[in-house]
Amino acid sequence: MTNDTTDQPLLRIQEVAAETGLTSRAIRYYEEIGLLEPAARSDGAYRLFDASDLERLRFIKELRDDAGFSLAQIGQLLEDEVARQRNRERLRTTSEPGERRAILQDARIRTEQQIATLREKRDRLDTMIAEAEGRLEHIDGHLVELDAGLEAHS
Amino acid sequence: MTNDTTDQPLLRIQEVAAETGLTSRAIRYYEEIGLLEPAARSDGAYRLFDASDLERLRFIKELRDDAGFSLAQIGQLLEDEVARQRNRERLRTTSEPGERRAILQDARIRTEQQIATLREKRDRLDTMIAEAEGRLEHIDGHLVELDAGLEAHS
DNA sequence: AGTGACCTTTACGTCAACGTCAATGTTGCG
DNA sequence: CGCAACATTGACGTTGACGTAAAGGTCACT
Repeated sequence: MTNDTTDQPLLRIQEVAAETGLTSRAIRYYEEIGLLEPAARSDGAYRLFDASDLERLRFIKELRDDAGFSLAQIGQLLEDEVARQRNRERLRTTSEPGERRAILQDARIRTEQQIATLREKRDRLDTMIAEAEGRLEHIDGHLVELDAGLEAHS
Repeated sequence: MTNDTTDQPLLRIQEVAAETGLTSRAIRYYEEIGLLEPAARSDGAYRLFDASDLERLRFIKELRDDAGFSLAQIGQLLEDEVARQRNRERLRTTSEPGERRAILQDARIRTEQQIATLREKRDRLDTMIAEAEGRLEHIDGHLVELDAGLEAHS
């Protein structure tokens, strides 16, 4: 069937940095504060990252840059790294359907929570946009009023 | 006509803090980095804030908390304080229509710029939401697949 | 086996955005 | 006028999110 002994190409930190747009330092820092654990280490102690690590790092960067969350908030929002490692292992080892289902359900809940949090933030932005549009119309009102005054004067 | 010798009630810093949800320290800091200049000072040197100051501070807080902008970015986005003081004065003194029109046009441009910036940020959030929804459907796909397997098995 | 490019940990430095004293002055009420 | 509550300007401290330099190992290649 499907080959799940995935022989993924593992990347070293600088390649990951180039790929994600983060710095090596930032990546190490994220590990330090528990945002991710690289998939493996080399015989020497080089950090080795797999595709899932890259995905996670890209997501972290988006949450930081685009959504403007703090790393602490991102930690809350993301599955904690301990559980992620556990599930990564469990999904590879077990093919017991109940187990797989539980893991997937777990991921589903978290993803829905993430969507809710993102929507909240977007809604607040929408409110701010609406307010700004209100100010714009207010200004336009004054401008029209001014023009009316000029017209009446001529 | 309209009474423009507005005798506004001026607030002291702690009242402003209570009103806006900022701390006194933060408000002083915003002044320090040039985000706003209180409308007046008392005989002693107490800072005194008017309604326009409150509005500006509330906007700053929203930009910081809800939109996640840095104070530097907020400084860019807001009319710089020097111009604001100048315009505040000019709008009160001059009733020359050309002058008033210029000031209003100026405010209009800035407000439109603010709206554009906010929309950019909202669009990036929308993209992230769409991506998260994609992940959700991906998970659901796996779940359905799993259920199908179970069903076929029974 | 040697070399250059990359990696490791450790540790101190930095910048933003304030918090927190300390020493002193101001307001307004009885 | 006396006093409590609030204000002022320094100035130093703190936290988050890294930057940067030092002292040394590792990898891949010749």
